[in-house]
Amino acid sequence: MARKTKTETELTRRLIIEAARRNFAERGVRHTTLEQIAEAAGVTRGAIYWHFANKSEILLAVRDDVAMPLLERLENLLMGSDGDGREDPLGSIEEFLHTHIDRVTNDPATRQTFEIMFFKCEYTGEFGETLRTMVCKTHGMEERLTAAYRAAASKGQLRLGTDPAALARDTYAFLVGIVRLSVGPGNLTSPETTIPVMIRDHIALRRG
Amino acid sequence: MARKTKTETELTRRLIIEAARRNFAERGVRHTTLEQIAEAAGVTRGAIYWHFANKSEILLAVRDDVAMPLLERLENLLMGSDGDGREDPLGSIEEFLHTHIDRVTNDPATRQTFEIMFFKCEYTGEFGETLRTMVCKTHGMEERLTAAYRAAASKGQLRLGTDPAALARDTYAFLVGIVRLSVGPGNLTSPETTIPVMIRDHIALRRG
DNA sequence: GGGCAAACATACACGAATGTATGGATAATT
DNA sequence: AATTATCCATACATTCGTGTATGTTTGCCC
Repeated sequence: MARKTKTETELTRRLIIEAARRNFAERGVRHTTLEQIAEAAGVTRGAIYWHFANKSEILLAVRDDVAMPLLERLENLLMGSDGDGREDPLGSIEEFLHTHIDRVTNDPATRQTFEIMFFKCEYTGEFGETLRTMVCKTHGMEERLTAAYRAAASKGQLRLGTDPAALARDTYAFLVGIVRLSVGPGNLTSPETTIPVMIRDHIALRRG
Repeated sequence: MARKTKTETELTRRLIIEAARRNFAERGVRHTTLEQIAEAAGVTRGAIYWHFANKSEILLAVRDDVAMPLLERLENLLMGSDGDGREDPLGSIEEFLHTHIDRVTNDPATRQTFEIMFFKCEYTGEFGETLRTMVCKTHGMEERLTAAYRAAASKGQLRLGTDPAALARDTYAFLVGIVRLSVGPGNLTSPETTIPVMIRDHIALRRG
C-alpha cells in the first residue's frame, strides 16, 4: 500500500478507534476480533498493527479518546469557570452532575465508552492498572466535591450539622451509582427522566 | 475413571465452582482457561465438561452460588425478621447496608464473586441477560427500600419534606457506588473504615 | 528530485484453547 | 448379581485469532 498524508494517517487512526469503540460496545472487547474492527474501519489488520501494538492498546486509546477530555471539562466546571469560587456552589455541583449524566446518556461516543468500561471489558493483568488510575482520577474529583461543598457551607447553603467531606463522599458514590444505572440495560422505569429527578432530590437533601 | 458416589460427585462440582471463582477473580474470566480451573480443582477438563457445557455456565454457577442466597438474606433483613414492620425502620435500613458491605468485604467467596461481576467479566451476548436479571432483582430491592422508608416516615424518623421513593432511589445508587468502591482496587484512604462511616453519614442525612 | 522511511495490504506461520470422541471403572438399580 | 448408566480421564481433531514477515507504493525531507 502507498504511503498516506499525515492528515490521512491520523484519520485512519481515528477511524480505527471509532470502529473499535462501536464494536467493543456491541460485542464486548473479548468477542471483537481485530478483523471486525478493520472491516468496520474500512482497512485491514495491517493498518491496525501499524497504529497499535495489540487490542489492549486500542482499548486504552478508546478510553483516552473520551474519558480524559470529559474529566477535564467536568473538573473546571466544578472549580467554577470564572476564577475559583462561584456564588452558587451547590448549584454548580448539581449542574456538574447533570452535565455529566447528560454527556453519558446523550453523546453516543461517551455513552459507548462508559458502557465498555463498566460492562464490556475485564480489568485484568496489564489493563488492571487502568482501574487504579481511574480510581486516582476520580479520587481527585472527590476532593473537588469536598471543596465545593465547603464553599457551599460558607455561603450558608447547606443544612446544619452536615460535614462537607461526608457529603462529597456520598455524592461521589451516588454519581458512580447513577452512571452505572444510566449506562446499563434500561430496566428502570424511564432512564432519561428519573436520573435528573434523582439528582435534584440528591441535592435537595443537602439544602438547608 | 471410576464412577463416584453422589456426594463425591457434588463435591467435585463444588470444587470446580470454587476453583473457577478464585481463578476468575485473579486473572479474569477471559484469561482463565478450563485447564487452569481443572488443575486448581484437582480434576481434568473431562470432569468440567461433564458438569458444565462451557465456561459461561461455570460463570453462571459461580454467580448463583453466592448472589442468590445473599440477596434473599438481605431481603428479609429489610422486611424485618419478625413479621413485616419493625419499630426502627431507618435503623434496619442502615443495618441492611452495613451487613451487605460486610459480606462483600469480609467473606472471601462473596468478595471474589462481586469482584468478578464488577470488573472481571464482560456482559456480552448470552451473558448479557444476566445483567438484565440482576437489574430486575435489584429493582425489587429498591421497592423494599421504598417501603422501609415509608415505614420510617410514618414513625416520624425522617426529616420533613422528604419523599420515601426518592430516598430509596438515592440509597440504591449509593449502595451500588459503595459496593463498587469496596470491591475495586483500594485506593481510597482506608476502605474498611471509611465505608461504614459513609453509611452512617448517609443515614444521618435523612434523620429528622 | 532522489533517497528513505512511512503507511499500509497481503500472506503465512503458529499456538492455544475449545469441543468431542472414546474408554474404563464402579455406584446404583432391579 | 447382573446390568446399566454414571462419572471422569485421556486423547484427538479443529478452528480461530493473533503476531509477524514481506512487499509495494508514495509522501516527506534535504
